[in-house]
Amino acid sequence: ATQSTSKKAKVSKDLPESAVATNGQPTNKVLPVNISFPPRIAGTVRLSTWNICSLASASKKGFKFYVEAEDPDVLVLTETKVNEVPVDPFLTSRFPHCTWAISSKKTYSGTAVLSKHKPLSVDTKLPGHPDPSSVKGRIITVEFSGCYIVATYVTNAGQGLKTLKEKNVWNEHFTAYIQDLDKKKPVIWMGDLNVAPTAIDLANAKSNWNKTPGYTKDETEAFQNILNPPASAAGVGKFVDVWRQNHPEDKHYTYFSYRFNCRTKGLGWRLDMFVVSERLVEKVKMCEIRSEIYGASDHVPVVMEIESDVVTG
Amino acid sequence: ATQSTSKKAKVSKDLPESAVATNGQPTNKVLPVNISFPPRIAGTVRLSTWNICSLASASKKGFKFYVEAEDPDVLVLTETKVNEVPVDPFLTSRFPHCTWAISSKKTYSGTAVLSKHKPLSVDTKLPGHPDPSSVKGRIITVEFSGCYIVATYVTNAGQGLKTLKEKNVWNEHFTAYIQDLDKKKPVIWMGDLNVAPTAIDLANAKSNWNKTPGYTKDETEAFQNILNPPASAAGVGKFVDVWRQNHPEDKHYTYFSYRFNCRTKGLGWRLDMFVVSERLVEKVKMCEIRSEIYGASDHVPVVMEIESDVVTG
DNA sequence: CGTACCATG
DNA sequence: CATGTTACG
Repeated sequence: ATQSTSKKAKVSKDLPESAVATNGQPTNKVLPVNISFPPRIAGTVRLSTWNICSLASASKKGFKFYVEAEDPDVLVLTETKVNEVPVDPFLTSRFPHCTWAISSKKTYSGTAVLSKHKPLSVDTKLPGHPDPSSVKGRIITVEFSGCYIVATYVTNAGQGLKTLKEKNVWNEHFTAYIQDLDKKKPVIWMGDLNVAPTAIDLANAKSNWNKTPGYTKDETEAFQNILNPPASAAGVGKFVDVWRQNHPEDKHYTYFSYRFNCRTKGLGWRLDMFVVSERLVEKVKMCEIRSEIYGASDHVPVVMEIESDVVTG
Repeated sequence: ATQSTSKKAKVSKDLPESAVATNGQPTNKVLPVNISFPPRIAGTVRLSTWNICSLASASKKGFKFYVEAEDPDVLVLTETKVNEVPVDPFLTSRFPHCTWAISSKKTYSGTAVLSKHKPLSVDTKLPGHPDPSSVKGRIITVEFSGCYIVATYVTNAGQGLKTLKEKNVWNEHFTAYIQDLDKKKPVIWMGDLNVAPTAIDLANAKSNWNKTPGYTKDETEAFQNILNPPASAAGVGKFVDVWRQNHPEDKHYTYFSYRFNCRTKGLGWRLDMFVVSERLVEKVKMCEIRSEIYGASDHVPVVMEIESDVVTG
């Protein structure tokens, strides 16, 4: 029986108490230390994307155990909420090539691309967007010899859809941007895309349709227009939602709201994805949702393995 | 080992876990259930004042165990932080005559007088004050046949003494007010007076002098002017700081900041007091600081017993 | 440090 | 519900 009513969680940075004390079941609050995944398929690089809902918070809840176990070649983090480039040697030694996009609002948004391989170029802007400051911290493009990786933390449409118009502006310019890149090199778009593409990508499609941010007509149509551009858009490449193509009927989600016990009830959304230029699809060897990694964040990571030459040339 | 990193303290409203589990030592976090005090002296009423630093919070940490053990006839609460009159039957059944002064700022300040005896009149204003809204929630005057009880939660002078001028305005009008009342009936001024009257009323007098709110020249002089009005103030009655008169050299405090482990280090302030019209002093039978009641708040209660007829006529 | 709030998701 | 502000003491 504790004698304290303090609100501070007493979780060690290195060894979360409940991760050590785990009985083998996921705690849903802190990641266990003993995670393991199959080794990567020969000849591939492994990419992972994870919305971590504050790096500071996730770090206290087992963030590093996932990273160690997954050991991705490229790790995209969204909603980092960092205000400056972190100096954590755990990250910098593992990923020599780090790019942190940081919002102008304090502890808000934030995207990172952490890579073992050196990119040819890095960019954190969205060309043509009328309000660059609103884009800050939401997009990073890294160029490799065989592809562009575009990492995004896409705007949330907001309570009462009050920022849906702003999101539509993002979608308009982002669509043009990714289509433009695709004309130069194949593109891997990954991150928190903040849209459930179709009814099977969220638990309560009917009740949320056109009401809840992430599943409105505007957002889903914008997404479909990237996958399958309208006939009017001549010469524009198609894209593929990799996990969905590999798992046509599965209902696995990447996000469970902390509210209403959504995780326990299975009320989730698939918002975190890999969307790749159609001509890359044949090179994808694996794509999975890491459902067991719930606890350090309200999102779980998604991982994809693709032939090495796409990244390393 | 807990599996949760939730910040919500899991303390039952009725039986705080650590209060039940106590080993006999004060927990400094939650009050034990088994508190007891000597019965009141025959022929007296018992008055208690307690800054509870949010009634909602204190209620989760054993507030009622103190009230039950002390069983005061009049209980003054300061810094209640309530936004509306509480409907708690524990309070209303014990104290049929409740007055709640509530601030205009949400969950800020707040004073209450809870009484077993019916007052002849009740007032929550400070006459003549130029900014009545800043006074809201800081003062209650209840009239009994033999006295006025004035309960106050006096303004804090603020970090960097930024609200000292405002406090001086309060002190100017409050002094005139209490002196005026004293001409009609003797006065019991009680509450969080938010001043350490002299060097022995705080742990680090030297380092705090004229820097820290509560121990500046302006505040201490204003307080002394109430105890002993200057010769120029003809016909104005004197007042007595009861606890200090009864304990001329004791260093007991009523407030220990939550910061810097002040309670453990004994770094406290005596800010909560009974100050009575000089002609009432002979009727005071007891006045004590309840040092053992640390935990539900960063202040402890102060209690005084006075001949019943002062209140009940 | 602890109790509140508000914004965001 | 959880992560961050901010104000206040």
